[in-house]
Amino acid sequence: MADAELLLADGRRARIPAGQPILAALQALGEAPVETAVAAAWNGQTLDFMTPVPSDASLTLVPPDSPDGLRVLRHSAAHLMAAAVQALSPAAKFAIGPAIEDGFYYDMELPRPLTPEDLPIIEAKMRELAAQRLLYQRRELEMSEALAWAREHRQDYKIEILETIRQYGTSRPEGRAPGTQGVPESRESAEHRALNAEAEVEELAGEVQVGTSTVSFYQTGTFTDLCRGPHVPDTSWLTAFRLTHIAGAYWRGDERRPMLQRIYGTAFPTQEALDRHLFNLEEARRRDHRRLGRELDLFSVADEVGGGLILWHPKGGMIRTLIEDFWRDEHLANGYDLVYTPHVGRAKLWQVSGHLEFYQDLMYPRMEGDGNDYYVKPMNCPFHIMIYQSKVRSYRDLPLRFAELGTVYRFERAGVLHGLLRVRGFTQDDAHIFCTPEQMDEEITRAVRFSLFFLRTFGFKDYEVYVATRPEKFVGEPGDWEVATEALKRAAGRAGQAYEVDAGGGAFYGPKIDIKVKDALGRPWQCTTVQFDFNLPERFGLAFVGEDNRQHRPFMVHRALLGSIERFLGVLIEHYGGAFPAWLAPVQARVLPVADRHHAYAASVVARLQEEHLRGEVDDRNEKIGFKIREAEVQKIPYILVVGDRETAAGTVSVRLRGGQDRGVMPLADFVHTLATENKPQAV
RNA sequence: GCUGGCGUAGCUCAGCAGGUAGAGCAGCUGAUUUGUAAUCAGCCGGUCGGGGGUUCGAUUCCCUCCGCCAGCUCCA
Repeated sequence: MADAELLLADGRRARIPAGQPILAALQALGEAPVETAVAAAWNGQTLDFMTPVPSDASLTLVPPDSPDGLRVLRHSAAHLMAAAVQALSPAAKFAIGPAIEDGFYYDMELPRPLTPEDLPIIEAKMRELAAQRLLYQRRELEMSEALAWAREHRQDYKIEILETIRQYGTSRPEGRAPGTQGVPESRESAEHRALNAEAEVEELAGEVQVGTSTVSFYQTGTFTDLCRGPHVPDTSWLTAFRLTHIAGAYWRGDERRPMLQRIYGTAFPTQEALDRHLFNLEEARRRDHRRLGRELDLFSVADEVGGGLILWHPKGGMIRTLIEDFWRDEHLANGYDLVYTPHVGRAKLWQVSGHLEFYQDLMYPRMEGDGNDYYVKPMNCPFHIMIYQSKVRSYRDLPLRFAELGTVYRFERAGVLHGLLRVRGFTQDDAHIFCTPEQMDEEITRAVRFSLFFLRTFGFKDYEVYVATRPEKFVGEPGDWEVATEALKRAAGRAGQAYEVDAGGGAFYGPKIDIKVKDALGRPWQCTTVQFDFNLPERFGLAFVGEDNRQHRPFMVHRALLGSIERFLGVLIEHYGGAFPAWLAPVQARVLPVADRHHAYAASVVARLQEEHLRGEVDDRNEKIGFKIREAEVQKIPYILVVGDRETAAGTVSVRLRGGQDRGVMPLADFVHTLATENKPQAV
């Protein structure tokens, strides 16, 4: 047999004989695979180390900390966990257990519900099994044998998976449901779909090749699982793992099917990497906007008011005001008209818009008065359309850009509410652009650029941009879709952004571009969405009079840049960890008098700040200076001004920055100047 | 909405075999007049999420509702 070529981790190339396991070949070369690689790659395929070296192949190594390497580790860890669960609970029925971003999970049906106390027990069993160096032994079975195995072991879910593979080849058919129009408050829906589909492909695929009917199994000790692989050679390769939490999950993500128990865990190549990850999780908890919202007295939610309905406290209200003032200024400077619309509208409006037909589940229930039915608005668009329709529009009027910080209400299911990030009442920084087909291209480009300008100003440097294209069910002309989709792609390109195409991920009424920002911890959050709408102009019969004196249908674009102000603030709180830059800090400077006799001077310092429209306050409590400093630090106030005898006498302040840096003593006027300079939005 | 977990003072929690509740922080009062991340003392504060049941007796056991949390589903 012909040799294969292997590219080693250090860049050297080696010839290895075909036929023997890849691992053996590596060991013969004196390589230490655990540290440098966990699998091999050939032709874009990841191969187990136990796979025989293919002849005439050119192999590379898959490092343990690469995306593919981590997948191998985590998928193997998922099997190890399942093996541990099976050892502890032999009646367990296993569903799927894929590697996911940051870890893995396994869904299973167990005789009794798991509790958090079970996790350390399962983890201990995993360590015990890992120490036994159990092999991950692969074998191929005919479909009929595989089914016989699954039936014999009463693995009902595996039976179903095998049946699916037999029927469809690998994955389940994937469909998208139509809905209605408007600016969504959406978050990662495409991602979830993709994740689920991917997870299932990963697990389902006993890798049925066209024209064959075998599926692969992996056996680890006494645990056998239908699985495509690849895996590490044996359990001793898994050194750093941790089970993190448990949750319910519907079988195949279908709420009509049984709820399984899901155990989440994660695995890393090294203990240090695992520790770092766990530390990051801890950091994320420290930055949780719900926690910071209470600690910094920004907002609250009250049972008496209702879930998902936010009460903004003075400090949170201050931040919000600053954001909204900035937003309004910039919109006026960028050719938008500000409009205001009501919170409720008559049923007829929502019939015409189609919301009552497609969106009613998410609307607050009907209100009745004066013989008419009214609904609280879940979207602003119908109102903006009514403004458009308040008179005859000429091509000379276009483009029209109606912008509103419009508060909408959506009756989200109770279980989805989450702090500020998923609420029932929220304020969209909404705008609707009505333009001619010729203007559309430039309008989209402007909107995308405008959005990036906002995001940068609020400190976000990294984005993910998605262009979502026409789904199977759609309204409008395919030609219009084509033109609009191209405009979106061009706009992304012109803004200097790399983007991904979410094929078929558009709304039924038009294609869209979504921008997600990445926060300080690299987590993505959907904010901006720019969507074409080929539905509402039709439903409302929108028109403008063209140069030819004939009626034409305008293009309509929905766009929200920050998304929802509530969500954006939630993201912002976590992004800054509550330590807002000076221009956004609700309190920019806290003045700390050393003793009672300095109170008058401290008050005069605050008064001076207020004259300059800067935000200061005095801590005149009867406490020692160390205590007051600690409190100001905990409140994450950017500037701490200590004033004692010396400062009072000289008209100065002793400036301490948030975090402890000492700026020394300076004349009050100098400090005012410094802070005033900083008190402006600045793009990063 | 579904599965699981959890609801004890404003916050963080203890109270782990049923005998009507404790701590720290916060708040209030007093002493102290303080120089860069917690001064000391006293006091106030809870019908133990709501309702029902078992029991001589329930924060503790059971049922039910409400809310929160982790996920799932959803998020046009």
